[in-house]
Amino acid sequence: MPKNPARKAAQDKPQEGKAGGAARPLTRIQAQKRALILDAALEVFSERGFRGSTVDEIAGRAGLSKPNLLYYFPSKEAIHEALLTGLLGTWLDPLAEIAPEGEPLDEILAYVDRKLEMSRKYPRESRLFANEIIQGAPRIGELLGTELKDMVDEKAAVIQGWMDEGRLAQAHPHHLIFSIWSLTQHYADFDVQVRAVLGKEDPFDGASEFLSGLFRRTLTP
Amino acid sequence: MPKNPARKAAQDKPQEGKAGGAARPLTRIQAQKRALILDAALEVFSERGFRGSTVDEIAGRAGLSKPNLLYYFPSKEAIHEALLTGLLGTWLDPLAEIAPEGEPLDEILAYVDRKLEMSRKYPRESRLFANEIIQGAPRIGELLGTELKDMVDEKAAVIQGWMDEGRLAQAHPHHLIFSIWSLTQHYADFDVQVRAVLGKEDPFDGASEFLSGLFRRTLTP
DNA sequence: TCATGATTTGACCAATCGGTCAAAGCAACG
DNA sequence: CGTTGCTTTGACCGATTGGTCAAATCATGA
Repeated sequence: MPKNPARKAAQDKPQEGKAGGAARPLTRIQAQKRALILDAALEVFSERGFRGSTVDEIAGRAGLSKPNLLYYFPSKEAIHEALLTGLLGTWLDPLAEIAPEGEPLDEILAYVDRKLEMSRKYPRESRLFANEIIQGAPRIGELLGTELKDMVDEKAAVIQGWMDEGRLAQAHPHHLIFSIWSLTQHYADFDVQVRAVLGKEDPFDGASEFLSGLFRRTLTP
Repeated sequence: MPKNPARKAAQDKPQEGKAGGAARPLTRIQAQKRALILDAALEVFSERGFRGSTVDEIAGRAGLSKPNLLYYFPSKEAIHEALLTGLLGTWLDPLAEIAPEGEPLDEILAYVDRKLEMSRKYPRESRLFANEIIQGAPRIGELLGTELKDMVDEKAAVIQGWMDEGRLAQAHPHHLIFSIWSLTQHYADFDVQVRAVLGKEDPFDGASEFLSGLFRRTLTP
């Protein structure tokens, strides 16, 4: 006799999923809490991976109860997805800033700087991304072959142009971009290893100088 | 009435944990099965992370039942530990091979080659290691400050010596070693990303040429 | 053939996890 | 001050997971 089938239209979650038109503008509290949750989730996901993280821990670190967290996001999966999709853009922005009309070497070195700075300031984001990619990119795999590839191809063409004009030394442009990613993100992703080896020395001090030297030598015609 | 407290000395697992003297030499079947399990576990751990992997899946991929797997290893944790500790040595071997009496540039370039070859041939091992480090090295953290740091410091001193003699261009030796790790392992750890961007082109073909060019330019005095 | 020890397994358990639900709290506005 | 809709929570559920156990199976040598 219990289990009233009538739903009374109550218990709606804020911001429904897909269709439904005009999704209400999201109150200040909702925006605040969602941001709070995303920050806590970034913390947890980046240091435990998706499957290693629990909703309880994310909720705890955000100062919320589990059901309360699930009032703002429909599932653990949804939080993860929100983080990742928001991230790819941020991740590509520094690359997009490379200006075809700039001085080639300066443009590249500035890009290296921006990426290194992101590793310093946003290591959690870097590790979240690394976790996803290492495990085969099950959730953003498609974007890699489209959004990411398009942007990389575009900038690789610019770089190739510079090389053809003799303004940069010849090198495989795609691998050059990989090398920038790899060298800069290494300081965020492998932070513990780097610090264990360096001891007290701050990794980023040496890194900045080392990387500009490396790329200057590699790319000066 | 059930629950016989007498253990009858049966149900012993092969190869007890710590003390106990003379741990029997491990039959051929045991060695075989343990190797089989470790291979399956490497497969699973490297693509799912520790907490994302299940004993059932490892057992399944090894063609065993779960209890049977747990007959050969006392726990999921133990399998993971066996893999990781066995790995650190393998990982450092190519670095140890750098010969102080060799020709500096050749020695470095050969090291880069060996590391790149390891990324090509043992991507699972690379990813297992990357997963552990990214998540803060909770299980091999101590080794990083001792075994790893010692070996790196030793080789960094050799490299610094070469630079002081003018046989290599000046560069921070520790960061140089990091750069080799980062650039080579990138092709294993971020394989999906690299392939998504490159399309059909084989990553390792271009990588080998690119990296030797990069380090030659960086290190030629 | 039989005994002995190594190997394998189905059934099971306790803990954890993602997610649900009804009811309770709370703020804002008329 | 009361109503309305947003927010929060304790209790709970089903599924999964790591691990155990007693019994069954298998291999081997005397």
